[in-house]
Amino acid sequence: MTAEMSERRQLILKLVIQEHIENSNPVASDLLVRKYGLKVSSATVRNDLSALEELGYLTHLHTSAGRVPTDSGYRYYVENLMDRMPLTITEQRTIRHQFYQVRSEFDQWIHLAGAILARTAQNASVVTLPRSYVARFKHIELIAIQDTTILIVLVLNDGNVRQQSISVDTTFVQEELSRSADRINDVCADATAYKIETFLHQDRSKGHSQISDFEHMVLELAIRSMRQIEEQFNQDIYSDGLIEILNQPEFAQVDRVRQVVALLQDGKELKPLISRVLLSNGVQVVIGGEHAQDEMREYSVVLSRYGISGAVAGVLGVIGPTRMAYPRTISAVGYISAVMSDLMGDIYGDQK
Amino acid sequence: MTAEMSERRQLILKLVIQEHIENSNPVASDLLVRKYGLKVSSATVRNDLSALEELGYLTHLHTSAGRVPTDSGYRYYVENLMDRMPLTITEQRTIRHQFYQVRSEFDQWIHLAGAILARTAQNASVVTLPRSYVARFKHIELIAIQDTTILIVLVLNDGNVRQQSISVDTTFVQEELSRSADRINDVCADATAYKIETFLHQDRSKGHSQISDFEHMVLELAIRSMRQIEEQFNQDIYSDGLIEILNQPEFAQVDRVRQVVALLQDGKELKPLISRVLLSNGVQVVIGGEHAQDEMREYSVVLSRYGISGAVAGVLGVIGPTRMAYPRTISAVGYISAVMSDLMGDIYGDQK
DNA sequence: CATTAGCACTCGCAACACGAGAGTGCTAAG
DNA sequence: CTTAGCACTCTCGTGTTGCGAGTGCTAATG
Repeated sequence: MTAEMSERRQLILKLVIQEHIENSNPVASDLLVRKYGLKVSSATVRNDLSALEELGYLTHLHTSAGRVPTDSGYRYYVENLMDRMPLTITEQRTIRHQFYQVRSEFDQWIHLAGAILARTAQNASVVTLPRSYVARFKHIELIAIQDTTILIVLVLNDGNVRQQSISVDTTFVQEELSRSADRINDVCADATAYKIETFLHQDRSKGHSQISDFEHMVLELAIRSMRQIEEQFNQDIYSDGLIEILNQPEFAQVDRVRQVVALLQDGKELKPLISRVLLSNGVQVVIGGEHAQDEMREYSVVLSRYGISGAVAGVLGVIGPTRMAYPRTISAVGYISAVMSDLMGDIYGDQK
Repeated sequence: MTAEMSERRQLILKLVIQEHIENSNPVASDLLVRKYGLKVSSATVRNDLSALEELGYLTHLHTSAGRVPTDSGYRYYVENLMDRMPLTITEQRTIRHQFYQVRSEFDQWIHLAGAILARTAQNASVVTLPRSYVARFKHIELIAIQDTTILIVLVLNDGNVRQQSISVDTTFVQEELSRSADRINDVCADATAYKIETFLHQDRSKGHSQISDFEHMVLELAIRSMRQIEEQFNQDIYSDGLIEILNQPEFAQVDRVRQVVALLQDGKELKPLISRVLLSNGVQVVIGGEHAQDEMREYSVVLSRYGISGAVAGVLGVIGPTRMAYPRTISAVGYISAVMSDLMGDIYGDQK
């Protein structure tokens, strides 16, 4: 049992992992010697390999197959061995430029982030919309679409816009509606759902109402919307890069494909992760078996929070097979979350 | 060459196709006799089968394999043999109910339609947003988010809402912005992009401007948005049901899966179809080799327009392998497009 | 002349065997 | 500790074979 980590063993572990990440097949002792010009023989490497296996960092599928990293091997690599690998200046510039071009349409941001992440990391990406921790009323707009149909556009402080239509009995002209909207906007500026509710309650109990029955109803709907948004808090996951992840050799069997499609589609397994990352700083990496859910045991995720700390925030990141180019993926996730945070700072103001 | 269509041959063709749709394997002569209790022997059936093959409705992969329908076989089936198969009353009720529950949030409609279609037809679904043929200005809203950041919410007559933020040099207070919005709304009510442009042009050439420079700028942006929307006219395809389609045995090989993922993701091949369906009535069926694009030769689509004729319209439908349950799929597409049209009628008004 | 029984023929497919190649693990020597 | 040498193991591609499914043809039948 000579199971300590010498310099050379660290190097060998690193090489095995990098080689395996690149080519996805098990790596053999003599390939390491040949390809990386090690100054020792393949037999020595074999000894080290079996020591690394004893330490739990590598496995074998069977005798006479090369070594493959285990989850803890990857973990050790990510913590101790991996070289940082920042995106090239050109890549960084390209990414910033792409965001710059859509800087004003922020519903495009998450699509762009998803597309760039997927392309850069060659895996699937996940992005959630930026949300406030508590929804605050910003503005409401009432628009007459038809005689008895009204479109309500509700804008929240995190830039979230909800539209919904209602049918009413009496006909309203646009002018009336605009006056109603003005009154509501006055009363509710920056209020939380709870505050609006309290106001409605008090208003009703008083003899003379500050607002009309109609306005009352609109506010009820607004409260419901706000509550809904708070419930779904960062639970709507946008994902991209299915094609990229399918090109990974791990998905050569169809059942594996079905698995990952299901995973990305309902995102049930991702939600707890996302909630955790929302409360953390920096890029988070969860590798294969470290996941709490069985369905995720074959996948790694690299996630990061983005946004303005304490105010609005979302999560973005990459999901792929445990065999993933961690250095590059971590850099990509880190960089893009920084760019997104900057952009949001520009719009919402940096302080707060 | 005894290649006419007797009664019995029609029946046999119908049975072959239905059997093949159900079980996806080639169907043999004696299976037809046994399973469907034909009053003739399997040898007779074989004769008919080879006649049907001569007519181009069936093929063989090789001698000693059962028969498989060709594209024209499916076409003949759809035109002449197929039994209509309406959704059950229960299904219809369930679908209506689900739409009823989200009737006021119409950005949910297409998601719901996509999900229901995919589940009902066990294939992938495609849905486009309802759009006007020509975008008309309905309402604009200007909201101060930060000192120098303004959120513009543009509502068009088809219910399309676009939001975008801009940075300005001078600070505006909300009151000013609201007055600006009022002025713009007055001037531009129901105008097309072209009309607004003309107005801006005239206004600029006159000595005394009706609107401020700032309002001018906002309108320029609005025009750009409207033009963008017109360009993308029904070109944004929402799709669902990837899991459903992957369960079809046709997608047992991964390259086939990649193909269909690519197809659904960029939707390039679907756009010409959608444009055509927008101008048509009723449910349209395009089968395999009938497609103009090579990439679609292995797939069939069942599409229908929905919306209010002459005003706002979109397209929805199903895409799957040529071996598809046409009767049920056609009914589902027809029914759901009818439900969606009804809903839109309720909101936008039936006439016009 | 349509229908049918009978049978030869074709083709795919699963099972099996075989050999080559890759890579390890062990041993004994440097 | 390192290394050369070699036996051993396991996978994978290839070739073979046999079986079952289903057709296509022929000749007989009402």
